[in-house]
Amino acid sequence: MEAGTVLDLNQLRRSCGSCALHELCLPAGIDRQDMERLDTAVRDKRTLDRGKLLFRQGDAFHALYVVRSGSLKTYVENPAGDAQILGFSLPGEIVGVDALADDRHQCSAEALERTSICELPYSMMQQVTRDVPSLHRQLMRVISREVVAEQSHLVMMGRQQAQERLATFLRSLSERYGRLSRDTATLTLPMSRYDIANYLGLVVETVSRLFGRMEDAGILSVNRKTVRILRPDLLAGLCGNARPLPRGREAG
Amino acid sequence: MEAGTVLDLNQLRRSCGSCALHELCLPAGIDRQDMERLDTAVRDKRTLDRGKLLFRQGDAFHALYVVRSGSLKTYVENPAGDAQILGFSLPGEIVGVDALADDRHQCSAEALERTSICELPYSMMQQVTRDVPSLHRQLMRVISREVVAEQSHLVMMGRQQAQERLATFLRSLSERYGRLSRDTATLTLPMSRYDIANYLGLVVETVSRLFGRMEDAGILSVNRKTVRILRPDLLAGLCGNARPLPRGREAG
DNA sequence: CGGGACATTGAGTGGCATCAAGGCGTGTGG
DNA sequence: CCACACGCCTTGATGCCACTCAATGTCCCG
Repeated sequence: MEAGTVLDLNQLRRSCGSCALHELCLPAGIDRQDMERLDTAVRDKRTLDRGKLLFRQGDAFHALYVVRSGSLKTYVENPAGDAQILGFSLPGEIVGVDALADDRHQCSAEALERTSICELPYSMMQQVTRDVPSLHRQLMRVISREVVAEQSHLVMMGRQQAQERLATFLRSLSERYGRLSRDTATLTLPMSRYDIANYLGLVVETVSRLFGRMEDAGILSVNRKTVRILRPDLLAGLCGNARPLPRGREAG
Repeated sequence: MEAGTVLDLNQLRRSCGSCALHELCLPAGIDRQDMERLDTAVRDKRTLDRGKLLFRQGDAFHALYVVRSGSLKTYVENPAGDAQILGFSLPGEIVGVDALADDRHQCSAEALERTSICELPYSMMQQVTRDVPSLHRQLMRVISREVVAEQSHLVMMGRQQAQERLATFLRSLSERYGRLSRDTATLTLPMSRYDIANYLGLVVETVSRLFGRMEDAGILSVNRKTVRILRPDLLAGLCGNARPLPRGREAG
């Protein structure tokens, strides 16, 4: 249960060393002494209800954030008012690095469900990275990983067809679930079909149809928020330049 | 002339303090003392001929680079062999930050013309960022800017039509030319139509047709590599959700 | 002057968006 | 507990934008 997970995490001491996720957000190169100094810099965590904003595009930069439980979407809005979702953030993943460029958030971050957040205030960050060289290196690593993730998103948007995009999205999500020691075959999607479509540069009808076709092909079993990956091998095949799956039901 | 520009730069002392571009690649927060320490870390610059690679996807990370003159394209290749161009790098812009994530380049960088490069070796970088806190902050700023640039690219790929993409691309290029104190109305495109199309997630024929329509509409004058922006106001209008320009010649 | 890469132009097609209608699940109030 | 409404999702029909295929034009370089 979701509430159970949140409670467990709440019971953890408020400390990076004892955080179940510290290997995710700080994978390497931090020794015990450095860890203690980081602990003192991380502020009380916050909890956001579904739909609540962690920060808004244009806000002054105050802190970097790490998701502890739950999930976020980050998106930019253009003057005309429509949005592009840049990514979804799962536990252990960092949010807010776009604001380091000019001390102002370039995107908004919204909770997709009840979500718990770690906060590393800016002022503390400066001091910590000065005192703890290994953390500095680690932080650059994490930010660079952000760059690489966006590059993959770009490749998807630029070169892949709708079917490949959805397959790639599901595979990526499954892989990230694996890193969280969750079942990689049973995805519980915290985001709506509209969000998925937007993230993939498609419309919701297209996503819905593609789910249907993948189900007909025996690759997935789809039920609302729950997607079961029945044939990971076939799903992987759809990420390349495979032929589109047939449209009509019972056509295979 | 291009050759002249390169020669002028070659004659500069090999020092960040005297580099005409240091305000671009190191915009703020570096005092004289720090600058001198940085100087000693920046290795002799390299020169690449058109088509030569600065680094290749998968290469071990050795250094970050800044373009001094000329230009680069960065791109990723998928197993199937086709590429997605991630961006074009003009003088003063940094290249290679994607490799900080796991010490291996995630994309390739290729010279679009004869190009001169500054090199900040990895070993030096570690030492310098340790000794020079302001440079550390500055480096994070530059990397974050990379993140923001990719976000804009993503918005373009996800939500904009072909015509808006090309208009946005030309405006962005014009703005960057301005920062280099070049004429913002006369763009000399170092990249091919294929490269532009690929970057925008289109095919070359579409780009060619769009150039034609914008010329017919009196917005541009296009001659091979030379694009003159005659009506910046109308070009800006095309970046939003404007109606497509008419197809036939003499239709306005 | 000829070859080849790059660029333009035209005709036809297809994938995805758009428009429209209906199903399903959830929450709310009576 | 049920009725209702609303949001989310699915499914179908149609149209259009950009891709594909093909041919010609243009520049550059040997």
